[in-house]
Amino acid sequence: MPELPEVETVARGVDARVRGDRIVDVWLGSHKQPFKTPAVKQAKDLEGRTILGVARVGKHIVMSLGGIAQGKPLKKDVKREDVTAQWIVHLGMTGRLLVTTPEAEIAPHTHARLTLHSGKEIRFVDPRRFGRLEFRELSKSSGFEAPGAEPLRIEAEAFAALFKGRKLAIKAALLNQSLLAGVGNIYADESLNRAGIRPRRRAGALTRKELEQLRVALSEVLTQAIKLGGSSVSDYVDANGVKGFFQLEHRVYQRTGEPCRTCKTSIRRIVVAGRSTHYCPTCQK
DNA sequence: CATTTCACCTGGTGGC
DNA sequence: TGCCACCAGGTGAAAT
Repeated sequence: MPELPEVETVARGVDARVRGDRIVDVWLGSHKQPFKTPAVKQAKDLEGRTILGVARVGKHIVMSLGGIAQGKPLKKDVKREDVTAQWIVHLGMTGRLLVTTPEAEIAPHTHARLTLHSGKEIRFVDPRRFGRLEFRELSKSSGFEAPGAEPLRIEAEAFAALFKGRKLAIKAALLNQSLLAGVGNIYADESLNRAGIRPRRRAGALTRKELEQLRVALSEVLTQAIKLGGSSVSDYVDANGVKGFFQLEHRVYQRTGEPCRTCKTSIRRIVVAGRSTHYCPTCQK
């Protein structure tokens, strides 16, 4: 499901519903994947902690946790020093992070259930198990940081520098999370289309003007997608189980053979970096 | 080091 | 209906 706009939507939705609540009971499944640390240890680490906030970093959802506490859950105002641990959720291809009532039916492929003091549950569901669940104690490791730059914050010069001298296809470069954090297959294709750039162009051969068009197009398409709750291509839903609407705005992604919305040329599908890639041969040079 | 390929999983779709 | 090939929002290890 999940690229930057979808992950942002999920993180905001979870944050709105569980911030200040406390984890009182944890059930984790028995598969090796998606647990980066053994499930039994992870469950023990999570129990009793207050949820101080939930935010997106790249394609990761980072839940900030306080120390183990008894009594009433509390506080909406969080100080950085209150955060002693993090629970990091990556949704992979098919992961869902849902906030539900305890009575809600348990979906197949549910791998984690966190029962909260309020009675709500946080559930992680992931059929393909490409997702990852990781617990980090901040006394033992540093806080989670994405290796790549945030596409919505990076400025023109830094953006251009990312691609300088690179021989790989611009599409492959956009997908590289250590350059830009959060861009996936949908928004790579959509931003290249809006910037008028063919996906197979060598990243290092793009002009400064083209790179700036790309940066702006990417920023706009991500911003618009967040506003519409992300793209629901097959089964993506937000923390409340609600689909997004940005798939209605797609100009090329999964529109092979359909007419370009600008020039009517048939949208073409190729494979770049091992991924389906869609573009308009007329509008993109 | 930069780049490419492939394995990791399950489920849906469409052809025969 | 069954079987099979192919495809899917991602990534990290191994190969080149």
